[in-house]
Amino acid sequence: MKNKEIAKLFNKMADILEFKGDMSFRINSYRHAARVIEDMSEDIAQAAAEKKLRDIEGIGEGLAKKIEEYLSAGKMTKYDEIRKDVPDELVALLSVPGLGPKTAALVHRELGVNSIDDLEKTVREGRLKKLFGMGEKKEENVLRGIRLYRAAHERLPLGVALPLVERLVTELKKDRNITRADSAGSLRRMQETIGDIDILACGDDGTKIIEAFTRMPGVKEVLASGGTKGSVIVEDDLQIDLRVVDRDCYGAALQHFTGSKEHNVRLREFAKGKGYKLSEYGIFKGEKKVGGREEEEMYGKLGLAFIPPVLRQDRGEIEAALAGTLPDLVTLADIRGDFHVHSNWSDGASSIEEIAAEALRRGYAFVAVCDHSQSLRVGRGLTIDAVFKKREEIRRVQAQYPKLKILFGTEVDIKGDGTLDYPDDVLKEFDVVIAAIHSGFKEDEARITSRILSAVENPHVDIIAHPTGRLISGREPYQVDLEKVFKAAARTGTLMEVNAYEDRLDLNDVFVRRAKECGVKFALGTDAHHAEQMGAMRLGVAVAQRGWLEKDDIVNCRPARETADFFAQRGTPRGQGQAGK
DNA sequence: GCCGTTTTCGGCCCGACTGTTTTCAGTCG
Repeated sequence: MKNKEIAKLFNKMADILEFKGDMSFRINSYRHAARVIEDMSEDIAQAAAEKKLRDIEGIGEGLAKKIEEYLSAGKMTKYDEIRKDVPDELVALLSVPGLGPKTAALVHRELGVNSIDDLEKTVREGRLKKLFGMGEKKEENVLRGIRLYRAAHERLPLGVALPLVERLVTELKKDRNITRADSAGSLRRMQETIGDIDILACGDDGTKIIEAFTRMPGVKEVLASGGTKGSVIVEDDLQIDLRVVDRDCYGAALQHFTGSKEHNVRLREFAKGKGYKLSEYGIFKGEKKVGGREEEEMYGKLGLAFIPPVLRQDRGEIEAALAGTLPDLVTLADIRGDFHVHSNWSDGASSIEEIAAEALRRGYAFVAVCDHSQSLRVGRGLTIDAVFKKREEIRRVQAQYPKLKILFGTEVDIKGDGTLDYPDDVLKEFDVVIAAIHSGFKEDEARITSRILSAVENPHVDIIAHPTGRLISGREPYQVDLEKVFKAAARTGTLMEVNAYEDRLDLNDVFVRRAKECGVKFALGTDAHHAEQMGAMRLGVAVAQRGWLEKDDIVNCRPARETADFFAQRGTPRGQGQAGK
């Protein structure tokens, strides 16, 4: 699939055009198209072959021609043309916070600055402030920008940011001056990684609230502290912004600062078409404010159903809200069990008993203990002998936990040749079989796709675990034609996993949604290697929500008995013991 | 660049902050 390549190219072209001071609307078109292309799971070459490029929102005649050229000739004339006199290092200047295209072009033109290193040297030599419109403050800003840029500014995984911010908000709410406080931004949208953290509060004395905020434990540096906005740096160079707003526009501000930016732009366009104006202060008809105290009004006054933050991604949610076809999203409370937990029989840290206790504590009706298979030495995979000893242990623990169904499972390795790591007559003994790739990540797309397809086609396999293999902290997904996998899985009834482990979140939201469109059902699993990590389920639920999933799409939401029947029908026998919820 | 019950031209979200300006451009979210 060339989607990613083309999206990257369009983004780069936008950067170059921006540097050149081209029209902002043209630049936006490139960026918008890049995002749409990256989000779509269909192969763009397929769309091109069917002459359907123009049907894609955001792609018109011009971009369609460029895409076609790239697909057939492997290059884009326009790209080659514009990049000629703008080397990559120059474009990188735009990544320095506080330095926009105008300033970047100015320093390049007037001072011959060609890279970030050049820029720093120029500022330190006092040459920047001599330019028209530049001053000492600007110097400071640029130097700070360079520092921030070099700090790599890594995004935090949701699983790390979430508890941190929850603690912070709880702490803030203890302040008697604060009447309401919520996290906003990408965290409220439960995006898989978080950049800056935005917190919104309301109360009587903004200055006091902000002062208290800047004095909170863990604050390393105070960037700003005023009457409405405070900004601090805490550990890990994480920036946290607190905004204090009036109660009367709290809803509008919450909507505004929750984003996403793309969602807000689209919503404001929609509002404008209906004669309204939206801002962080409220919703206005002419000069008259008609709402904004509660967030619901920002949608309700426009005739839209309330759009949950997780859906605010400009992926059709406004249209759905208008048509009344928003999904009735799954919630954590709907989840009755965890399909993917490792015990100390393989590479997990917790005993089966500890896992069972944790499952009960979470109010679950079932838990599947799935350990690695024999070939996976690094995961201390179980030999066939060990598999059956483990079953004895599960039976023993099951007897002590009559209210919980403990499923006897495995995460069986899909080997390099596409066969599974246990023979069928062993696989049929499990209650739940999860199949996964743990080796040969670098193989080509055809090879990996066929390995996964052969697992999908195996009647003993119930779930495909972490279908892309990506790690958020840095491992690229392996090359797999998910479209083929989804279609096969829809036909065979094989479930796709939403792996809730904080570094995986695999499938991700975009693929989840596409799989659902293909008719696939899902299983959520935390991939916990310690009983405590079963708490990651809420991350999996967030991904499911962002992928528009409802209760019926997810097997975890069925009663334990129904779940057992479901797997029994799939060629794996029902396990032992009784349970129900 | 895209797009169209405001269609083939002329729009394209909205506001705050900053620094430098003597009325506003640039940048950000």
